[in-house]
Amino acid sequence: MTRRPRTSTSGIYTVAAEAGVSVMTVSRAMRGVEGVSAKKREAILQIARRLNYVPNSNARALSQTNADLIGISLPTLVNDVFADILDGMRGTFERAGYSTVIDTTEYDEARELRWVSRLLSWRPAALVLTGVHHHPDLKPMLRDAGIPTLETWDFAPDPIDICVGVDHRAAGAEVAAYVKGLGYRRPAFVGASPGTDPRADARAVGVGSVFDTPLLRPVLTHDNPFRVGAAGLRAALTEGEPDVIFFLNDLMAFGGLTAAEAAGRGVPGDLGIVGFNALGLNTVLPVRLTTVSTPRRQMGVMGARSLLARLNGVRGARATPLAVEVQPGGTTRLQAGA
Amino acid sequence: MTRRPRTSTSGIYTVAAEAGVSVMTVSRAMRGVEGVSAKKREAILQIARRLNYVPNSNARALSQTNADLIGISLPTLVNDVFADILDGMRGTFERAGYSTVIDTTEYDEARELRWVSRLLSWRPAALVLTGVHHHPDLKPMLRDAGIPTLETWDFAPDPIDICVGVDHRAAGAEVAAYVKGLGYRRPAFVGASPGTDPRADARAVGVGSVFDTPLLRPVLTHDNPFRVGAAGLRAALTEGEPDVIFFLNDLMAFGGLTAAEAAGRGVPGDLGIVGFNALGLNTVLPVRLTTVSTPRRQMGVMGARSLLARLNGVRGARATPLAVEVQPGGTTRLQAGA
DNA sequence: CTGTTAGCGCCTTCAG
DNA sequence: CTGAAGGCGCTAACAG
Repeated sequence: MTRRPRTSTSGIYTVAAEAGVSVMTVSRAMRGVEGVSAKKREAILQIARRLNYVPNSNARALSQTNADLIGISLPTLVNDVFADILDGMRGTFERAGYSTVIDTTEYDEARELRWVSRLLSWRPAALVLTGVHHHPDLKPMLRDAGIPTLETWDFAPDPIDICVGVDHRAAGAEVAAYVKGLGYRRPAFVGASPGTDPRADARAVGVGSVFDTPLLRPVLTHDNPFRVGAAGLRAALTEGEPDVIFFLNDLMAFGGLTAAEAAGRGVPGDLGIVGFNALGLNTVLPVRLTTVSTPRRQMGVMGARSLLARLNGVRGARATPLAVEVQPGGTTRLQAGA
Repeated sequence: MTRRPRTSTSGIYTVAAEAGVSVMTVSRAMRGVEGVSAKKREAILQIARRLNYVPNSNARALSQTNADLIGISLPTLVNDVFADILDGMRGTFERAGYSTVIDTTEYDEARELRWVSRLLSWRPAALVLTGVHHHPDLKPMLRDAGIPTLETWDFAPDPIDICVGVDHRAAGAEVAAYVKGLGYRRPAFVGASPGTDPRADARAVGVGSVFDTPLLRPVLTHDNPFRVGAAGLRAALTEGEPDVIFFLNDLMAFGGLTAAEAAGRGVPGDLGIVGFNALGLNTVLPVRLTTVSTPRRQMGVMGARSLLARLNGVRGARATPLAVEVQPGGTTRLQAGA
């Protein structure tokens, strides 16, 4: 009774029959495992090709009880930062024989949780998450599943499992100190409404910690980074009297720059403008933005390597902080009072 | 003999035992399928939660002989265009109960082929490809696998299966005609070296078809779009005497614009600059780029719907062309001779 | 509404 | 170096 018996469609069995060997020999040949004579292996491979044999990864994963698969969760793809990190990561994973599956959270913890939950049903070998702030149910879920997990971009000394990232609070403080040294005194921060992006919040805290005047941080609504920057600058100038504005990234800073010029504010004299991430845009601007370069690709590669090591049972540092570098530009004064 | 017998880890069996029902009842309850009393279903769901039961999708896919999975192949993620298309698409697929898996080809046909081949081993329900130019082995492979396939972004009247996209040759001709009407006569095209991006090539052909002077098209190397634009403009001015330059997208056009200003060329008087895609950048520029808006999100949604319909056995139009719209800006003259 | 049975395609284990 | 057998976890097909 029941379903159609093992017919021609049956993958490995067809190949085995055609080659006059057992399925195991085919299995070994296909995987390139030892235990098959070179001659037989060649013959089998050729038959498989002729028959358009496509192995069934579901069956494989089922019999192995886990798949050669790594899930990667990113906040969004509309952002060069994550594309860079991803780029460094995927190559490394794939060269190690893993497939990767990507999802975006859109900065929503609940969404991330749901995705992880669904992904776990595929029995992945490991997981990569962005940031160190997650839904409270996530950690227990991962613990239970016993899956190696890498957290990137953000840094925390006590990650779920391992972590390779940048300390955004410290990075914010670092640029802020540089800018304060230039004589600026009244800071504002533009980018991502408070509470939506943990990295933005951390950086804002870092910036604020350096100045005596409280940090001005307008609430924003737009989604396009250029417009967020422009609208954010206008809002900041309306709500207060900042003499320097820190933007979440260079695209927003550029949007802010155009708005400052339109508003007749002198940059960097009246108003300093500071970006973040040292994006490609900055390389063509007639006046370079003062910004902070972040080791995104390196982060991807290092993170991937740490995770692979962990997968192979090697135990390294749990948390690796990466350094950033302030890139002075023409949108802040060259020296104090100048 | 052989492996550990069905132990506690055994998923559905544990839940069934705990609930005092058969595995089928658990299976039905978990899937929300009819045939379980509300009371039992509730009890089962609760036990499953308590036991941290995570279904095994591999087993499910194996028993169903195909997975609720749709593969999406994009050239790159470092480009808002594909992020937009993706955005429209993923939501639609997920709401229909499908998971999506993304890969990038980096404009390499062989790489796309390899990915498709690997993906097929997971027995996906459908596939989405970017463009209509693929490795010659791809079509037979898909044919053999019998998998519904959507081609997007680009348009062709005879797709592999179904197609929703923009005719880039026609789009190029459309802007070119507009610009020619403004009095420009000697065109250049900047973006993607010939032979790397089929859409770029098609658009260049479209542009060239409108003018009497042959199209100048420098070969480029940079990867950052802003720098490609700047370097491309300089190369074009070195290699010839264009009076209007069509860029592959707005980011490149902006890079070109800054280079034109640096080179002392008057825009739009001496030189017209034309972008493509109407990206967010354009909304903050003091002088808006002349560009072409493309229905990217709509394309994603429509494409996804067509594919879902096909998956449900509905047979619609095989190929759907989408219109683009020229957006006049300040980087081309307002009217002929002005 | 509920349970029994067999098999999805592959791989581990054990025997030659 | 090769083969036979059973199980990975789940669900379709059939009974009750």
